[in-house]
Amino acid sequence: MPEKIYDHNLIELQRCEEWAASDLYKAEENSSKPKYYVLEMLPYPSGALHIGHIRNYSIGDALARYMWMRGYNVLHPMGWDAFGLPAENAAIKNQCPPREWTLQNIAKMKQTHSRYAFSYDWDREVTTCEPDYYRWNQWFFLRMLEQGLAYRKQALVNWCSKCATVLANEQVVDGCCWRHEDTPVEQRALEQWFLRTTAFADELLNDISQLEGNWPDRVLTMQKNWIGRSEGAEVDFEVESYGKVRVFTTRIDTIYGATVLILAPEHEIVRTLLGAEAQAAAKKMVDARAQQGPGDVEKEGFFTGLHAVNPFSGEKMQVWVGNFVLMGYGTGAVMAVPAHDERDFEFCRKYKLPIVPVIRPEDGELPDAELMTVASGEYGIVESSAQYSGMKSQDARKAMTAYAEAQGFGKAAITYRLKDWGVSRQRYWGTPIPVVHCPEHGVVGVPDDQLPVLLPRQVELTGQGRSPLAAVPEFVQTTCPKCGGPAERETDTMDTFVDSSWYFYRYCDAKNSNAPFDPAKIAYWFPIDQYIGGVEHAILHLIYSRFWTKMMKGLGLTPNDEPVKKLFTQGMVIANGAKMSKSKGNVVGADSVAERYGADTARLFALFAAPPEKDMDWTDAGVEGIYRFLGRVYRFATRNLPLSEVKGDGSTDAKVLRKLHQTLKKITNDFDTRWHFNTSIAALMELVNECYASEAGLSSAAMGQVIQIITMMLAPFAPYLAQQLWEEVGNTGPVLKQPWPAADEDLARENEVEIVVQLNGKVRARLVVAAGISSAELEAAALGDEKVRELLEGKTIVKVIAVPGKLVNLVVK
RNA sequence: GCCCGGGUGGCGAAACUGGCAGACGCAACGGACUUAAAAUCCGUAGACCUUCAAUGGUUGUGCGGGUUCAAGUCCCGCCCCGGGCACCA
Repeated sequence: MPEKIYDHNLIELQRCEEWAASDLYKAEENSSKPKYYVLEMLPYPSGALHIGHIRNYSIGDALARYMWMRGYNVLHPMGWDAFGLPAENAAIKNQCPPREWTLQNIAKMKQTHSRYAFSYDWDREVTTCEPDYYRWNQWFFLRMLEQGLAYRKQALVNWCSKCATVLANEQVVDGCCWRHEDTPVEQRALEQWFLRTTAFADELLNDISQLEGNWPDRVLTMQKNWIGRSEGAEVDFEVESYGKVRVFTTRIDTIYGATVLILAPEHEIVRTLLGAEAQAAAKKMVDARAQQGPGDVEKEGFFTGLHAVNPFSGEKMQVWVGNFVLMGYGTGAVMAVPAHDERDFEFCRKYKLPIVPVIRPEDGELPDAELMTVASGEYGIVESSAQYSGMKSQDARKAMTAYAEAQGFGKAAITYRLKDWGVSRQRYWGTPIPVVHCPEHGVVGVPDDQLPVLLPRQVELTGQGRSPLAAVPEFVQTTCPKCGGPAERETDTMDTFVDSSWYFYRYCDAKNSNAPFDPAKIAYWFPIDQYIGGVEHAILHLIYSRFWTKMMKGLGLTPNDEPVKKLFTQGMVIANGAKMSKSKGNVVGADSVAERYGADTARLFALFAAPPEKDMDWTDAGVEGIYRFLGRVYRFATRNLPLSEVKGDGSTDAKVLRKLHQTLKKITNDFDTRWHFNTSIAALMELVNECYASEAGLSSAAMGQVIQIITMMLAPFAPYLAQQLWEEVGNTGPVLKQPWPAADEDLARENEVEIVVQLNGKVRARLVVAAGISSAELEAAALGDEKVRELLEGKTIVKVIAVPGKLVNLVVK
């Protein structure tokens, strides 16, 4: 029974081919087993997997394999988020058509996937850039169009005057075009498509309660903030020679302190009522906002020359335009209450506009406008406010809102920070929006039976001009589905977040050519039991996905409110101390690691180096350590096979089996509760260390049990080695389909425990006692111990704390 | 500015419910094997002090207080690092 040297190529390469050709990982339809849907976020096919991907997939794969062994019908699919800008950019650079570039990348990455033996059911693969997928994007879009959930409106886009094209947000670098660093982007208004996410704002917010406990709190908090519901009132201010201007405020109780009406630079009044000079100034503000990144921006504004009337006080107030007033929130106009709002205060002080305090603290005086250095935003008692004076803020809010409503110049209102989802992209590599513009009938949806609207293959991509599709006459020129007359196709394509908003439904029925999926299949597989991905998708992808599910529920396609039952967000991978990035050139590729150390080592290290939710540092030395560990396991097993040749006298059986079953208990618990696989693997290492130390005394029977259970415990983490050992022992078939072993409590039980004896909290002695004795017995044992008696000489015991299994603390004087 | 995380040896980390701080791994050092090296196996190891030595002692989880028989863990006040949001009226 000579030991065998661990050679990852020998163990992995052939098996990799076998598994790729097998149907080992197929999910069953119509199974009697309980289902488990585990999902990792689908990658963008950039061309190569790196260790960040490997970490993500190793977590999901370990879980999938564990659940298989627990007897579940596991659905574990994978696909490609294949539309998007990089393909288009690559095309412009290398003259390679986006589709070709993308499919080549997918082929390469799929090969790496199979090298790593991730347990995906590739029969369900989804590639979002293929017509059999994106036609359903179009189908959904048409449903939303019918329901008024998809609509068009004017919206601003980033525009580079040199490229004469629309830029995506990620193509804007420091406020300038990514290809013309000296050319600041401008904002241009274009007619664009939107999805009415705000129609579900309340549901998206309220249903967060269904996710609590199963999604990370910080993700839920981020989503709540993103939705940003706030309650207040809308109030009309009469503006001379214009009419009513509506504002939204959460502090109607301060309205007697409103001294200025401030409009967003995009406000209608600016366009319709003001002169060229004012319009130019407003335009400058809009462009400046696009160019400035986040950070403190100096407040700017100008007087419009117009005046408004405060509907409560009847006071005349100036109307200004301010760069800090957002058109996209509320009504695009605010009543400025400088005494009680920090931003208004800053603005009014800068432009020497009046400041009128109207709220005093419950136990204080009304602040003096002359002496104020900061606004006070607190609630308090309303003063200088006619009949409302003396009321508490909260009561005044109600009373004033009611009055405004009764008088017909206002009402209670709720505003969200969440905006409708702009899905138009003036890009080529995305799903064509399936509508036609007819001179007669306006916007007409393409009939379902004409889907998909195919993305033309032959398109010249220059990065210049309007949407690339607009330059393809065969695409643009069509007929109106209603009247048959000449018409033009929409040339915008969809945001790629559309693709990823529902791809996980398609996995359940990936080949359906009559519908996006069969609702019966969804009803079986959904919700996703465990979704795993990067926290960077905490907001957009996960809100859009939730929105999509709610929209689908409205269509009767799914019974669920929420698509994802449990969410896990894993940490980033740092490579040898530095954040991995292409520009730094320190991206650790999955292929090279597999070649050098094998997939098992890479996977195990990805799980060992840190708990999965935290950032981890990938170090070459650390990987070596894992490789050594796998070698230790393999050598130990092989030199003790066949078991018939193991001649140990059994003297260490109890000790090793105790450790074995304790380890099994721990790992089972880690899977079922906290996923700290780093400690699971550390426990396996401890076990193997114990095996080495006690090897000679192990009987053949115990050895068999040890090797068998170690093999099973390794199976979710290191599938190649586990299968190899499984077969070396003499078993056949996949270890993956073996039942997960149950820990034997009797064998795991410690019969003796070491107890520390403390004097005033300091460890002074140790004693070994039988496990499970009561605290009274423990106390007696400690006081009876010779060393303890020595230590106690001349001292008085004040108090004794005895904690069974842990310690005895003697408080002495 | 606001909201989350986090700060433990030379390094990655562990300590799950307040109960022996540093499991496990990396790097380091010592030994065995070897002609030698690699590989492998065994061992040492927070810091400081004391002892020929076994050992014994002090100190130690970002800083300062507090609660407790007992604090990395709980409470109060700060400092630093990372992430998210950022004029949301």
